[in-house]
Amino acid sequence: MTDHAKQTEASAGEPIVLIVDDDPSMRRALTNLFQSVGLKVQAFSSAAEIMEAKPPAVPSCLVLDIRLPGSSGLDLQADLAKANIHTPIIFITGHGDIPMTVRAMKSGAVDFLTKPVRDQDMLDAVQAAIERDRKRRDAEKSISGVRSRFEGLTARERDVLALVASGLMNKQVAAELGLAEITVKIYRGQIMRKMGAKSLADLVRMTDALGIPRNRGHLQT
Amino acid sequence: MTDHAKQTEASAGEPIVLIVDDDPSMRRALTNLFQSVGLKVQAFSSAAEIMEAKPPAVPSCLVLDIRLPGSSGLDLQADLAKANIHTPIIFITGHGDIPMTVRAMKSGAVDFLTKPVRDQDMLDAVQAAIERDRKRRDAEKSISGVRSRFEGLTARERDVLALVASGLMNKQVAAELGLAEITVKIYRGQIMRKMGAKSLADLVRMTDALGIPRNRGHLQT
DNA sequence: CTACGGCACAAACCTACGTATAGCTCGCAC
DNA sequence: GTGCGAGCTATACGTAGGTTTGTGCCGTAG
Repeated sequence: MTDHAKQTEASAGEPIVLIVDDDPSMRRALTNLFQSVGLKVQAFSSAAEIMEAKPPAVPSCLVLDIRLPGSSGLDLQADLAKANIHTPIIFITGHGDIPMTVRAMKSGAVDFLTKPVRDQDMLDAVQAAIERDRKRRDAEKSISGVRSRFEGLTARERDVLALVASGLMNKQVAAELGLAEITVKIYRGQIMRKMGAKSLADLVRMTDALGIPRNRGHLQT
Repeated sequence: MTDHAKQTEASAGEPIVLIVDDDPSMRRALTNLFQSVGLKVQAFSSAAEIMEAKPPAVPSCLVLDIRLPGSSGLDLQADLAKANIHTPIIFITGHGDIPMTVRAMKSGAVDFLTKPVRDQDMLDAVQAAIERDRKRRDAEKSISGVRSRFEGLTARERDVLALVASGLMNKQVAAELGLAEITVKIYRGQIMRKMGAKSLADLVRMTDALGIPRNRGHLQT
């Protein structure tokens, strides 16, 4: 098996590190550091610049100076969150303070390093961040297929799905929706086919992954 | 309905704030602050002292000076984690640094406040921490019943449960375990009774909550 | 020894599930 | 209008799920 095959089967190859720093010498130093361990790098000099770029399609992380021209690193973090971009962020700072650190960590930063940054610390942080992003992407991918199949269901099929996944019997679903039992059975079969579920257990897990509310069926104490 | 009834129905009443600080005046000030908003308080002067006390049975949080006699606050945090005590921790510090902050937050601290601490900041942090603990306790409680019922299953019943929850048909389970189909059916019925599951959907969710590995049945892309 | 619980199976029986075939109405697009 | 898909139902048939009753083996606790 080739390296390429191994990568696509996991979660798309060639991780990339995105750097945002207004100091050219810092950008160069970081770029060299990451390239020395075989990581791809893309460097930006401002928050605005990276917001215009399209989000990467491979596992990646952001290395971000907290003090940036214009908006601060924390603002960029908030903007990315609002844009639904969840690339893990590693902050570096020359003279940050504790409240700033707390805010960044609470907002999901993976690390917060102080200058001068030890090379090994940075590489460890990037390693962890990319691994986290890879996991997030894998999870995202595994439900995106389910979600798109769910979109392909008709309104009635979704009604039936919700009740069936709640653990109701066909006849109960029928009563709930004012249908004949046979109708429910037929929809149920269509649902299984459209969703690609090979068993009821599959279907239940899909609905849970999609966050579909349950009408009945609880885990009681 | 009485207040008491309302509390027990949610997740046990009267939250409590645990304070660990070697400075008596600080303990007094924090105690007064929390009591002024109607919170129960218990104060300790050292890490060793609180480790001997039994963990509280109500939603609670820890307010912890990072510099303590003997072990540091971070050590106490690690010890509590090792002892499987997940009470949320709020650190306060007079002269902490950023690496210390990062380490504490990475280990799950909910906040990290610098002296002098603004009363409102402290109250907000405690409020959030207690809310988090309440949620954790609710989640814990909801699976503890399931877990104890699972303990009551025989070895064979657990084998069958794992395969049934994977979505296998009775005959497939039987083949997998080298049993007759009728035997699987009987175990299956016993499992449903013992686990208190009213439907297969229930059972699937219970096994997922318990983290029981699946032999077959995946959400494919 | 005896009692008990876990494990395993069988016959009989009933209910629930699932599909195929066929037919109906309604609304919408061409 | 004609065709199409969604929605709904019916008859019929086969398979899967589930319980009851009864049998037997084994190991262990009393």
